[in-house]
Amino acid sequence: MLCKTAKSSRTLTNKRDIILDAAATLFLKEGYGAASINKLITRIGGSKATVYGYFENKERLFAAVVESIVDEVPVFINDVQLEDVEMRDGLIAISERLLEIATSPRHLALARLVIAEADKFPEIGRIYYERAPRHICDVLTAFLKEQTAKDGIKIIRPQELVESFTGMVLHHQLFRQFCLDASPPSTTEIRRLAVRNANMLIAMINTAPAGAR
Amino acid sequence: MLCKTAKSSRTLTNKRDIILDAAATLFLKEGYGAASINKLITRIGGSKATVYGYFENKERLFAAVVESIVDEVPVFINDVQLEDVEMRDGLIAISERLLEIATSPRHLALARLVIAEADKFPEIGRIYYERAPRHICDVLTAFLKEQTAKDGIKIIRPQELVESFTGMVLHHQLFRQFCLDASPPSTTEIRRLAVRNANMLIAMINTAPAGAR
DNA sequence: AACCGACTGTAACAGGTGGTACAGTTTGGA
DNA sequence: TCCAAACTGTACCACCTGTTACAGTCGGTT
Repeated sequence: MLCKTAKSSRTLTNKRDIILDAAATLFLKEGYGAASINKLITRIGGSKATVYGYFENKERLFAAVVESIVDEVPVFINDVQLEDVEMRDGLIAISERLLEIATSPRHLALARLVIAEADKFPEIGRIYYERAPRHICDVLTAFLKEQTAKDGIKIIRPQELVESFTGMVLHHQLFRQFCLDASPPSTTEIRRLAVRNANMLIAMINTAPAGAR
Repeated sequence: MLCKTAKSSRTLTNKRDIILDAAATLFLKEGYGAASINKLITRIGGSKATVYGYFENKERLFAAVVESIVDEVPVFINDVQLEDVEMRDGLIAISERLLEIATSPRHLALARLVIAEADKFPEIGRIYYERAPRHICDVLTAFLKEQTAKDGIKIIRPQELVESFTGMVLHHQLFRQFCLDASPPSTTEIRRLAVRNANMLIAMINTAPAGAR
């Protein structure tokens, strides 16, 4: 299950976490520029001085927020069960997870935020890239290599293949949500998309014309 | 060829166009929030009153800018030659164009801008979606239907297939540029990617397991 | 010469920004 | 009971925002 916040399951007591949590909500909703420290403290009460006691800058606070959210991704991806699993089922399972997290309002808003600000804060772009898309591709690549090795198939440029795969799973769905404020796909729709895309990838691997594997 | 601005080939004389052009540069570079009318007029000289004579709002100016840039997309896509062309060559040609425009700094910055602001200005998101990704998918779908009809192949859900295709062509490349400020691919790299992806699509169509065509 | 429309420069408006300073209050532990 | 640390409220700083108003200045057409 995807929960709204990493820590929303129990009430936050630590002041730093309260600030971080509220700042996350605010930044995700309004973007970096429009979110202000004043708005932040009117939401949680207390004073600016407290905020600046924990975070030296608006920028640092922002970085801490992004990092805390993006860290949910590897956690969520890593606990998908991949042992003693057929290739097709594994691909489906990973695709489902990928779709679920990437299309969730929270992580969609994070992507929006990172894309918008990565040119001003390169650090944030790097952290996001490595822990979200890169990490997912690495997991997929490892799984794919392991599975194809069983059958004695060797894929050329497996990493590139996997990048194409995640693109075909996510790309248009994300743009529809970004641009049209479309709803995230339902669980059954996610299932359908995952199966479809897994089938297509397998078709590509088995056919393998020039350069495809 | 991709030129930097729609009108940069000849010097702009019309004041409205000068404002629009400078505003485009400014918004693309700084984003909606950080771009200000003051910055705009210090770049082009003149006075705020002139700007507000042509555009009633910052928001309207922004919309006009986005619309003027996004309109370059269909123009650029539509003039790819698709008559008396093999399927593979057609797919390659379209993919090349798609990659060229979508990864160009100008249109990458536009995408960044639209993604960042679409939730605050839904109109802009809609216009972008229809004239860029939607239009490209429509062109591709039409071409694919026409080509497969020749061979008596019937693709199920061709639109969805095409959306997957554009995703596999673009997605990861765009995220690399968004997050890591990576350079756009070179012409030869674009060629390689286009060929590879066209081959993969054809492989998918020819294999066609459950749901793939 | 007279006129007009397009343009400019400057100033003002109310309101918001990130960030700091400081005096005062609450809290929890010894 | 005392103390220190954490927190709060308020006021302040310099600066920037979008937007309007207004008086003035050009270039070109009748």
